[in-house]
Amino acid sequence: MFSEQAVTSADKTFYRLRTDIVEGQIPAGSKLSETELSTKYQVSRAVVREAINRLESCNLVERKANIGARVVSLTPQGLVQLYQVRESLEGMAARLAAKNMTDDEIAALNELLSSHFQEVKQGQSYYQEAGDVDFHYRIIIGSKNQHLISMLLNGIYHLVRMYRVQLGMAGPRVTTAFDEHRHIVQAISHRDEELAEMLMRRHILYSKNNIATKLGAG
Amino acid sequence: MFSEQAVTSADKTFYRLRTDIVEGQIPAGSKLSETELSTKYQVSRAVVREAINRLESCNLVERKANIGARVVSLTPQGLVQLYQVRESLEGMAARLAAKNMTDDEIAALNELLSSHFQEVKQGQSYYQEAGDVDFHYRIIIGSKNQHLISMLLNGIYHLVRMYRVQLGMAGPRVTTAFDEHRHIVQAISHRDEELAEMLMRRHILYSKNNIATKLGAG
DNA sequence: TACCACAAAAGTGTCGACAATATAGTGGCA
DNA sequence: TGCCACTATATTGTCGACACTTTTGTGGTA
Repeated sequence: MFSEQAVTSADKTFYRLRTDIVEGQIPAGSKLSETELSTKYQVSRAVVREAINRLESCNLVERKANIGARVVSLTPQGLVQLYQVRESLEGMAARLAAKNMTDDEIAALNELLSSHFQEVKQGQSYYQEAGDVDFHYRIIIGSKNQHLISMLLNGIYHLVRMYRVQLGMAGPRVTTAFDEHRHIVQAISHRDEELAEMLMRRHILYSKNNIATKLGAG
Repeated sequence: MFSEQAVTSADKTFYRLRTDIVEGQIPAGSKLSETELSTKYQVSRAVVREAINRLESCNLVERKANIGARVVSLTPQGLVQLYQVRESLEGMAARLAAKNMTDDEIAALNELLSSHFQEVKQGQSYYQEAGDVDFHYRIIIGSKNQHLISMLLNGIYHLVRMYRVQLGMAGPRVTTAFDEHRHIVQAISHRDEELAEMLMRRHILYSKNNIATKLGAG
């Protein structure tokens, strides 16, 4: 889906490590030993090093010279800060999507929404996870701003997913979020950039507040 | 100023390469040969590789597997997209700065503005370059959002500087920009988050339009 | 001449070993 | 006992060599 093709050994190691970190099989805050990982994954240390460096670019690990790399630790403040960035960037993405998406792309977006509607109606929980990601994903791509796309999909989304998975946020907010999605798509369909941005920002802000209260973070 | 301390050889190579790229001594769009650079800088290829990888994280070079790395090329659309991201992120930074800066930091910001005022009054051009950067820098730091800070200072600002240097944007807009800065600081002093964000976004938008018309980009 | 196959060259990807730095552990001294 | 210096160990940083892929260049064939 994200069109990430692993051609090189470092790629594969990067993806495996990333999955293990996001899903929590390598615990948050733990140390990443190059030698250890190289034996575990059966590749040379150079490959592991490169993979870790890329993980650092994704903000999934922190590295200090001559000391080593650690998986980031998940904190309520970190989550809040992450969502502030998301609000800012995805708001802009929605604005640009309203401007730059083709009519076909918008039609497809409406279809996606309809299919989600069916699922919500039938009480399926599929929507929450993959559906939500897919919705945001399409709008981000629709912005057609390469920097924005790269920052969100390579830089932020895996960290968001890590929070979601490890703090177990599969909560409610399904139907509410669906309505919000619907309004955003409407605004995009009307090519109302201002409104699209505002609604997207609210949508993310609500979801942040929903999570923050759950975690007891300001 | 940016508290970047080069402890390792890869660090130094990274900084040297980055400077050479930003200042145009390595032309935009040109290929980066690992072997060539390793002989030029007198370090091993592994070090150059790591440096190039970090440059990729900064969006200053693009790398393809088994083919190599090229310095990004500067295009009008690229500049527009970059400024859209800046608008979004720095707008949020201003909002958060209005919320999170200490009174002391705000006082210092006002002093910075005053000293700039003296310089503008005396017709010095110092303001435009370092002064402008310093102003934005302080607000970004003042946001106290680590993701935001990292994205802007590590990820985007060097690319902005690259555009500025290589397309020669030392134009006018000095006094106008100064007024905009003044209003932003006022909003921050009043802890008006909404206004601070709006003004910062307009400030960057104006500056984008100013540049875009100069380059003949939509 | 145009096109394809194949060989040669250059470049990147990967590896294991050595050097430099940080950490842990030991012993001595006040 | 508590603290400092020193040694030993483990980990990261750097290097040169080899493996694999891409590109270049050469020759043959239609």
